[in-house]
Amino acid sequence: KTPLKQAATSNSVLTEIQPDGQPLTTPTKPKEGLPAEPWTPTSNLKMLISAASPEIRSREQRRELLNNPNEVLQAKHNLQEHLLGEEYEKSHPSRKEKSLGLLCHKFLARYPDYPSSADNSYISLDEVAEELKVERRRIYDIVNVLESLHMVSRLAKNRYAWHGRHNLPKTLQALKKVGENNKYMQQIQLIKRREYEHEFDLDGDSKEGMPKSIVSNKDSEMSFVELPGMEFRAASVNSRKDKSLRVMSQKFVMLFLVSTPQIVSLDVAAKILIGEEQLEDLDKSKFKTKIRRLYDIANVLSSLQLIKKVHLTEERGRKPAFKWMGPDVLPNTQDTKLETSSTTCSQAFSEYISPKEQCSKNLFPSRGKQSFTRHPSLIKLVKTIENDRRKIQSAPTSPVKRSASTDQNLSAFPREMAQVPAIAKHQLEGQSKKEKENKMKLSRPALESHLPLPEVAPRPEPRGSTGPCQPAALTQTLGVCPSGHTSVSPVILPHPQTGVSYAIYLQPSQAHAVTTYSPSVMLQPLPCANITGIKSVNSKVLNPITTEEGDNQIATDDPTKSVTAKERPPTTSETSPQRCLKRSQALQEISSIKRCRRDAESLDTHLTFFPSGYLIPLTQCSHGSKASFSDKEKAEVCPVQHTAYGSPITGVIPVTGSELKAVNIPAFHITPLNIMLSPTSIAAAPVLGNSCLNSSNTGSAQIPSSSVLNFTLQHIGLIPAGVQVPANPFLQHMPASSQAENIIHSSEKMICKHPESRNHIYFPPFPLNESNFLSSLQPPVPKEAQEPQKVTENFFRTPGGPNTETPLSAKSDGTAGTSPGTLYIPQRKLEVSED
DNA sequence: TGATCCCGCCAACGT
DNA sequence: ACGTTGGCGGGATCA
Repeated sequence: KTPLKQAATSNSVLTEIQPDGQPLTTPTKPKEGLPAEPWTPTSNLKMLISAASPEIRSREQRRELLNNPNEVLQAKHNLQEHLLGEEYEKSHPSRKEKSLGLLCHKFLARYPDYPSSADNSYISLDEVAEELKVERRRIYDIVNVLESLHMVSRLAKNRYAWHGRHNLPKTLQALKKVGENNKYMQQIQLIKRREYEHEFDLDGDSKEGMPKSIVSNKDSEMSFVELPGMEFRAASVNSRKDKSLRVMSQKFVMLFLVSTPQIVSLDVAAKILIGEEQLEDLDKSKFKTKIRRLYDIANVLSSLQLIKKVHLTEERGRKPAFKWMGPDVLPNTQDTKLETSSTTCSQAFSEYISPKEQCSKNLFPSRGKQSFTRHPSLIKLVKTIENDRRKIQSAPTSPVKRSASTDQNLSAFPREMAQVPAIAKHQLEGQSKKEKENKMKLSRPALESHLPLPEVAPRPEPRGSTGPCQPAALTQTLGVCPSGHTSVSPVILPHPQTGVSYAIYLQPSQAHAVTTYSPSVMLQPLPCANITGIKSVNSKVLNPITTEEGDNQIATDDPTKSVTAKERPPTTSETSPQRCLKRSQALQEISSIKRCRRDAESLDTHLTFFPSGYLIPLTQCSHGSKASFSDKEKAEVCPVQHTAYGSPITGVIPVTGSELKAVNIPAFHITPLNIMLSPTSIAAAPVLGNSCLNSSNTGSAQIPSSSVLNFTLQHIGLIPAGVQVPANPFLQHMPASSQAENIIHSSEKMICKHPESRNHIYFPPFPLNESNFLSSLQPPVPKEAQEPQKVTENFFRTPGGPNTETPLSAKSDGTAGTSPGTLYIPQRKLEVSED
């Protein structure tokens, strides 16, 4: 079969049954000579050029291109070069040229990342397929995952609306929440553990019953999780829900957002997605298929620069995996720095799905996991509504297609890129320009000087650079005590190393609650990221010395890092010290803790952590009322909409919010998605936004005040009125996001990108004052630059111990002295390497 | 080899 | 009945 294809590609007429007998490159319906296809100049050229060593050449070219941060102009410039390179490449229609990834790039290039509400970009599958010269089928693959991210939405048959990345933040937030609710983190852990066990003891996992129970729970949840909330919409579109690429895509993304080192290996993802990887009844073929799908998804996500391929090197060998490169998903805003445009767009977006969304939400209590999920009739109803809307919307716009394409020319970069011949993906990846471009649009004054670096935008960078800082993963620490998971009252655990203590809330009813979804929700309310981030901050603050050491060590440990740092803009160096929580430090203090934490996590999924000083008894949470929640909701939305004015607490709220939701209103109809996209909230946003703005501005010019915090908390019902919560690093930081627009935007971005805290929020040094606050905003080293090419993460390393030290390793005795009931993760060396 | 993943058959849908 | 979507997995490529 394939051979035939190739023949076709090679332009030979032998091709299959091409009715038309057209000398097409693709069996599809393309026609050559299409003016729109500069990058596929091709078949002819290919033919002409036989080929020497096209591949090599092309690659080299690619490299070059990659290296230099291509600018729009450059891209254009390159175009020509490419044509040549193209020719070469064409000679050998490498499979890569047809890769989904490349295709996706082309696809994305046609639309602006952040389309203004003005340009109504519509996507016509036919059109696109034709222009890109691919079968429609392929387009579906792309569109499907884009849909999962709400970057596009289906308007009607053959017709999609392009939303760009405007919704990304919200979507990601939603996904993260769902992911948390699904306890993906634990699941991942569990799977890993199992794999590990397998590695060593052939007899398999029967060891302790411990895992079993957890497993079962998870599984049960898993099976229902398929439609966390967002899927709803998608699912309704076509009932092939379950296995839908869309759903898979979302889940996949969730895994990243939830997992601590934001790295997910394919096999783990596949297992989780399959749901029941319970007994090793891993259907080989099923698994395989899943993996295949994941590749498809991964390709698209990679094109979106949300993830990037890496390899995990374990004892077992290399495992394909992907690392999250997208924006860190904070409970609140972030990334959506496009105030106005974003707002408008999001509104449009909400307009588009919200009705249905909301409707469905109301009809089906978000979680709807069990039984009733969505009754057909209801779905119908919802659908109807949606359809009506569609009709209304699509009708008038339909003819616009052309305009859209035309418009493309207008819109700077992206389009241009589109013109670029099939270039190496990598090069295209440089598309971060788009991001940059956008940034530019958003007047971002203040930090401009600092921000020149595009780090803001998730983007691949100079390959060669090695990250100075440790992978976020290592930084993560958490003082947790696995013991007594059933206690009801919070336990404050002093963190020996950092001196920071944590309050752990153990939910009483946990045990049985596991099965019930609502309770589970609160189990992992706090995203690791936050926790980590907090911790890091604290440690930094409290033990500046340690930090410094860390720095030094880092420098020492990783010469490359220092080098990289130099390469980086000056600004970087300044911040580097505080910014980087060193590996060494992390390793030591963390390892043990981490291990502990893991155990705790997997063991007792009901642990909730709060930084000390910010204890929130569950009981109090429980009095959150629907009303209050809605407020909260608004609050949450606010920041998103108005990037600039997030309420300081936003960061916190979401967490608590979910808890509240979970605790008080099990069947609460507000699902994560709802929260973020619901029209109501959005509508309210503006208003709230103002208030937020006022409060933050008023409260403290630049620095968030605890009063604001308190206010919010009270408002939300987290704390009773009158009670004052002292400002603490965590909260205090959050406000940062609500700083002056520009500053904030930049800072947030930076924060998000902070290499060390990639997976967490980057908290500026504790004693926050205006001056240091600002300094803390300094742009972190470009993510890429910092990211080590090869990182060895010893997740389970014991304090100070070398990789070899394996106290907990099950290797030796299978059980590794783990007490029954304790879920342990064997130590193992993980190496993350880029491709 | 194993990792990737293109390709396109064909079923589930929509109209 | 036909066109649109999109599971699925064989088997070619790539590394």
